[in-house]
Amino acid sequence: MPKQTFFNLPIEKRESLISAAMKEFSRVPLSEASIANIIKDAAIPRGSFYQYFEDKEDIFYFLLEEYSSTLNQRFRSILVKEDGDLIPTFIESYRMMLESIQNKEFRYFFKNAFLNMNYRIENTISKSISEEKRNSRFAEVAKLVNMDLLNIQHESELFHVVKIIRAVTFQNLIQVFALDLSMEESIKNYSLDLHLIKNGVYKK
Amino acid sequence: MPKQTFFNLPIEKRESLISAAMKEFSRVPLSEASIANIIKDAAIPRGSFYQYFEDKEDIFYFLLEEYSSTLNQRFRSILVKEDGDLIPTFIESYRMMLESIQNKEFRYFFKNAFLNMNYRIENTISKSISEEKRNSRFAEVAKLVNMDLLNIQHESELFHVVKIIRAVTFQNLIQVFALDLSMEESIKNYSLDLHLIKNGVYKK
DNA sequence: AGTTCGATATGACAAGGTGTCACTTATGTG
DNA sequence: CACATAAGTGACACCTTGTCATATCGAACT
Repeated sequence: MPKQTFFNLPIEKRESLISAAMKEFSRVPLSEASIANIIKDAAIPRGSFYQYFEDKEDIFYFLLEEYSSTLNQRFRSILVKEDGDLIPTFIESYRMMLESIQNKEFRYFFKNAFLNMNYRIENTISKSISEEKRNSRFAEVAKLVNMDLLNIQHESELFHVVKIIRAVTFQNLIQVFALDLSMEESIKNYSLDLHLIKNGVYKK
Repeated sequence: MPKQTFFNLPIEKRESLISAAMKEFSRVPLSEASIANIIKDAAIPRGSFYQYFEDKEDIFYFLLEEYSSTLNQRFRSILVKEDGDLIPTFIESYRMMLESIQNKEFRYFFKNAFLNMNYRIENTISKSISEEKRNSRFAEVAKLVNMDLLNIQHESELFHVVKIIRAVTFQNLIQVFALDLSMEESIKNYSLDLHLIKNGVYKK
C-alpha cells in the first residue's frame, strides 16, 4: 500500500502521479517499467516517489486493486440480479470486463498485466476468492450463491467450483490479449468453456 | 533459443553453465535473476555469455523447455497406457509432476517459475497444447484421446476440454508453491477439481 | 514576528545491472 | 605457413534502483 504521505497529497498531484504510472504500466509490463519515466512524466523528484511508495510494485498493485474492487462490486451485484446463478453471473461479468478493456486508457495496462499474470496479480484482481477458505470476502459472496443449482454436497466444495471457473476465466482473458481476439470470439469461447464446466466434459 | 555457439561448447562447459543458471533461477525469479551471478558461478566472462545466449530469458526458457519436453513425452505415454482416458491421465501426470518437484534441484526453480507464471511460461511448459488449433503437436495428442468418453460433438471441442483441464492443472500447481501444500493435499484438491469438471458443476 | 519541531521535499550518489564492441586468441583449411 | 572465420574477452557506456544528508514547509505557540 502507498504510504500515508501519498494520500495527504493535493488531489491534482496525486492524479497526475496515477496517470503517469498508468501510462508507464501501459507501455511495458511491470518488470520493465521504470520509475524514472513515471517521475519524469509526473514532474516530481525521485526522492518524492519513495516518499509515497515503497517501490514500483507498490503503485502497480495499488492501481490494480483500485480497479479490481470495482469489478468485484459489480460481480456481486450481478450475482444478486441473477438470483445466485453462478454461470450466467460469470458470463455477464466477463462481458463487462471485456467492455471495460475496450477503453484505450485501460487496454494496454491490462494487456501488460494479463500477459504477465502471476500469482499476486491474479489474487489482486480476484481478491474475493483468496486461497483462505475462511476468507470473509469469499464467505460473503458464498452467501449470495444459489447452491441448489450446484452438484456439490458441501459448502466447502463451492470453493472448488469458483476456483475452477476463475482459472478458466483468467485463461480466457489472457487469450484475448495474446491472440488479439474480438469480444464476440472471446465470449463465444468463454461460453463454450463454461457450458462444458456446467454439464461436465464426460458423457453421463 | 541459445545460439549455435552454445551447442558447440564442450559438454562440461555447457553443463557448468546450465547448472549455474539453474542455481540462479532457483534463487530468484526470472525478473530478479542476474547474469552477473550466472557467469561468476560458471566462471566465464561476460562477453561469452552473450556469445551463447541472447539474454537471460533465452537461457531460462531453454531450461524450461528442456524439462517440459520430458513431461510432454511422459504425458503421451500415460495417455496411451490409460487407453485415451483424459482425466486419469491428467491425474497421473499431475502426480508425476509433483514427484519431480520433490527433487531439491528442481523444486525452487519451479517454485520461481510457477509463482511468476505468465503466458509464455505456461505455453512453454504445456507446449503440446498451444493456442493454434491446427497445431500439429496438439493434433498428435488428440489422436490418442478416446473421444467417445467425452461429452463433445466435434473434435474442435476437445481443444476446449484440454484447455480447461490445463488451466485448472496450472492453478493447482501454483497453489502447491503458494500455500506449500503437501503432495497428498494437492492431489486431493486436484482430483476433486477434475471430478467436478468430469461430471459437471451443475446438477443434472 | 519569531521560534520551534515534525513532516515533507529534493537530487546527488553508490551500488549494481545490462548489452556492446574493439580487440585478442583459437581453429581449420588450402 | 598464411589466411579466413569463429569464438573469447573485459572495459565501457548507459540504465536502474533505493538512500540519505540537507533544505524547505507549515502549524502551533510564545
